[in-house]
This record gives sequence, C-alpha cells and structure tokens, in this order.
Amino acid sequence: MTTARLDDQLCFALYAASRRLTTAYRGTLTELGLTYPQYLALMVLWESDGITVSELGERLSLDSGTLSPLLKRLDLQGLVERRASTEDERRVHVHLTEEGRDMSVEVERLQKCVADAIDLDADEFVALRTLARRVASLNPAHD
Amino acid sequence: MTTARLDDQLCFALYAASRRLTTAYRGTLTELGLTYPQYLALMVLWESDGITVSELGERLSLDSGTLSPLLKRLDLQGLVERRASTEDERRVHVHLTEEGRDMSVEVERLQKCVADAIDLDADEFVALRTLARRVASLNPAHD
DNA sequence: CTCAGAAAGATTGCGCACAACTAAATTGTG
DNA sequence: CACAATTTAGTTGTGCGCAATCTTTCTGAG
Repeated sequence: MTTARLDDQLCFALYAASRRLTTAYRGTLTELGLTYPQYLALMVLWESDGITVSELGERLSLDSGTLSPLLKRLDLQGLVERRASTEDERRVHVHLTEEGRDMSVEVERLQKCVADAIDLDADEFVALRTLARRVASLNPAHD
Repeated sequence: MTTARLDDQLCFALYAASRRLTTAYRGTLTELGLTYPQYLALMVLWESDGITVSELGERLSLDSGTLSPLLKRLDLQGLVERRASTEDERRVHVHLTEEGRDMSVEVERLQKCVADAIDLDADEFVALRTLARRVASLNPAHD
C-alpha cells in the first residue's frame, strides 16, 4: 500500500509554481498598490477596455463573488470606473481611468524583470506555458 | 506601445492550471470533508507522520499563519492530533489519527481518477511536472 | 547564572476563491 | 400581454495565503 507521494503530484507542482511566481510579482505590485489578481484584471482591461464583469470573469475564470469586491477596490483606487450598460441595465461595463491605463508602463517593466528571473530557456518557457494552458482549458465535464 | 497580453504570461497559465486542477479535486474532497490544502497537508503526513508544524510548512511552502488554523480544523475533524514536543516545548508535532491514516485509501482512488481526466500523455505529464517544479524551486533571492 | 536575542507557533487582519443566495433586469413562451 | 425562467451582479460566509505582531520557550554570550 504505497501512498502516492506529494512530489509525484502534478497538482502540487502547479500549485507551488503558481504561488512562487505570484511571490515574484508581489514586491513591486505592492509598491504599485496592487494585488496579483488586481494586476490580472488590469491586464485584461488593457487588452479590452469597457468589457462587462462577466466577460472579465470568463477571461480569468473568476465569478462575481471574487470580481465584484475586487473591482470595487480598483474603483476606490481610481484605476477603473463601473458603469451600468444603457441597453441592458443588468450589465456593468468596466472602464480604465487615465491612471489605470498609465499603470501598464510600470507593469511591463516588472514582467520583463520576472521573466529574466525565471531560470528557464525560451523553449522550456514556451513548453511550460503551452502545457499549463492545456491543463487550464480542460473540460469541466469530467469533475 | 504593445502591452504584453495576458495569454503570453506564464504566471497566468500556471495560476489558471493550478486552479483548474484544484477544481478537479474539489468535488470528491468535499464529500470527504476536506479542502485542497488540507488534503496536501495530509499527503505530507502520510509520508512523514509526527513532523512539526514548521517542517510541514517547509514542505508545502506555507507558514504558521496558514497552517495553525488549518491544523486546528483537521484536529477538530479528528484526523490529526497536535502534541507539544517534550524536548522543546515550542515545537508542535502533528500526528495522524487512525481516521486520518485511513483516508489515504479513498484519496488514492481520487488521484488516479484526476490523472486519467488530464488530457496529457505520459511524456507531457512528466515534462509539465518537471518544469513546474523548476519554477517552484526558484531562488527567492531575486524577488 | 543572567538576560538579550532567536526560534516556534498562534493570532489578527486583509484580499482573494468559491459556494450559496439575493435582487433586479431581461427573455421567451403561452 | 403576462409571467415564469434566465441572466447579471452583488452579498454573505468559509477557508486559505500572507504580512505583521505576539507569546512562549530556548540558546548563547558574558
């Protein structure tokens, strides 16, 4: 009866790697007044400003239970504004403010910095990202 | 001024993959009355019963701020017991109960089930795990 | 032996994740 | 049109992660 070891588990390797990378971002993000999930939300908005809360949630695989308070905090910081849609009052569009848009500059620097600190060559980086995306996009039907 | 896209980011791929796998475990773990981090802690204890809180923390990269309440809940569930060390009263050893030990059987089944649901062949599985471990073990000095 | 410093674990506080639920607006069907 | 079902966000509650702080215990220099 050999119990599978922790280090054999893919789930733990991914869990540990994800937390490790988040930590690499934490210092600079904290200086910018951001958390890691807030940074992810801003990244989506830099690509597609003005999307709705549920579109943002689909992009990040997060629900309104996570995003509503997160967006409220970004709003209080003056980085985004939330406006109810005129055609469908249920929907809330999230718009970047000037300040929120400007923040991409400093974050871009941080991304390069973290990428350099990761001890992977280009091929390994791409392989890891590709395989991780495969796992991330697994069909939820099998759960 | 092209801002790096979310999908180019390794950190997001790992974050999404980790959450996706955790979700794969959630259903069955919930039936067993466990959370995913509690399951990880038990895995360590199945390998090395009786270790201290800080040894457990080193293994999982978690501190007492996370582990103390987590272990208290496992204790309340009757899965572990915590006993202060006799040589050094600061240290707390965590011991599995009979019930905590028995739980490995059902969890082992779950692990096989999740491994099958992952759409990766053996080579890809090993490659992803290996690269993720590399990232997880990055030197914290560069943060 | 003494007492400053270190070490181990617990506690507090904040922000996610996620489930469960609520309120409000919209859609679709009879 | 009426109204049940659906959709969209927000709210509540629980359990992490992590920083900061505290208490207790131990260690080591003098």
